[in-house]
Amino acid sequence: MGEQRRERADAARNRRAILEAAEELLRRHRPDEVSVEQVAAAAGVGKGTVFHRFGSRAGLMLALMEERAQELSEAIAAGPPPLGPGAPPHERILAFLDAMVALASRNVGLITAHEHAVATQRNAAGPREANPVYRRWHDHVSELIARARPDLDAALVAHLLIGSLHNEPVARLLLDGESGRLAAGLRSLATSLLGPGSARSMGDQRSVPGGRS
Amino acid sequence: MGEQRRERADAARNRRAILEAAEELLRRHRPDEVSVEQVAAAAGVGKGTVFHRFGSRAGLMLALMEERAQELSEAIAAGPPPLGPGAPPHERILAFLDAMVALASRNVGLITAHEHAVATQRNAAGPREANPVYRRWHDHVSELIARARPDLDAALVAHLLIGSLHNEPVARLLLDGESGRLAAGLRSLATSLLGPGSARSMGDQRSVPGGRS
DNA sequence: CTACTATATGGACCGTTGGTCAAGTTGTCT
DNA sequence: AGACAACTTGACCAACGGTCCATATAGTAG
Repeated sequence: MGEQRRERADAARNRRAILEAAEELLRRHRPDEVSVEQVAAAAGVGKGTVFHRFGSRAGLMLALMEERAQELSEAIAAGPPPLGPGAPPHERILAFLDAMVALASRNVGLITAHEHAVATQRNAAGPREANPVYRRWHDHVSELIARARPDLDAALVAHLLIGSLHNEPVARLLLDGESGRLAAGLRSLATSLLGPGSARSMGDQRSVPGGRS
Repeated sequence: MGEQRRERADAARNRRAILEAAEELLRRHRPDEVSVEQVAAAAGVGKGTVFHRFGSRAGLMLALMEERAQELSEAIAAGPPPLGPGAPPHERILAFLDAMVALASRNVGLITAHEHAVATQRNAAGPREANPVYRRWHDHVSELIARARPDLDAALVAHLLIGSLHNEPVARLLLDGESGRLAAGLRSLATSLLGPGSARSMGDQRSVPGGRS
């Protein structure tokens, strides 16, 4: 399964232009007010091109999410502890949650927009697990939970923790720059759940790459 | 309680017809495949009437939600313990979460549809707190948490707990009849958080108006 | 440079949806 | 009955995501 036909130079250029235009618009306007046509216009291409490149509105948002999440994905897969392998599960979970919140707080609009796009899809409902980013995160947290607390329903709890980002009231918190509250709240939950072990009930969150917004 | 002749008799009749038609359609089809026009047709009224009565698609869904949630609202406000006042906070929270899950599992489509409706609104984003049902539940849980664990960010944690219903992967669980998993998961979270006190790990969810689906 | 082709492009076009409205209908009150 | 406000209705509108294909262009082989 070698590499096939490459993308033409102009195509690649347009892809970047579209991605950047979308990012920019998403930063300025409410997520559901950013139409594909607007993105196309802002990128200086035709609407058809956007669909050509990304398949659908949801596809566009997904591409954007993957781009923004790549760093974190790599960090948890093969980065230095406690985010990466090596640290005990509790610490990795806490580190991940902090990093996740930090990342999310810089991309609330994007997350919401993707949500909206998937929900609006005429097609069969796209399960959130179809989102590779979500899937990766969920697998990660799920496995860590399973190791730390085999008695819990790890998959479900992972959904509960990560799903907080898809919560409208929580999203508004992030939008208001109160990401610290969410981080702290999740930490409370996680430390409570993981039982005694690394049970600082509340407090520092140092050693997390990617600062606040 | 002599109600004013605020609403004409035929209007009231139509309101009920619309509500019932919507409920029925929502039970049969995917939430985003139920258009206002379909509801109108099924109710035997014109599309305009629906908007007259409920203002918007979101308004219709909201009305439906309030109707479905009324029993529970009353139960927590003035029903018998542990759901109603009288029991210690931990128990009331656990009871409420169970009841909430039970109710939600019978109305997944409705919740999703409302979500979708609000998201699709051309209007300014309707914050979820604009939903009286959500607001009431949140206030309830929030206050109980604050009393049981004053050190926590009660408002946030309440959002986290209740928000689980607006989680697509969780919703699918409910749809698949696995509401027990969600109930158990939430119970784990809650009992962990509330500390030692009332640690019924699993069991009955009696005293909840309206059985399972 | 030319010819050729796979790929890319753009914008008119489509179907659907939530929402509006002016004109006609009907309950209700006196 | 008469009057009036509440109600009903379906044609109509704007906007959106998505499709299509005639046209343009990058890349390449000769």
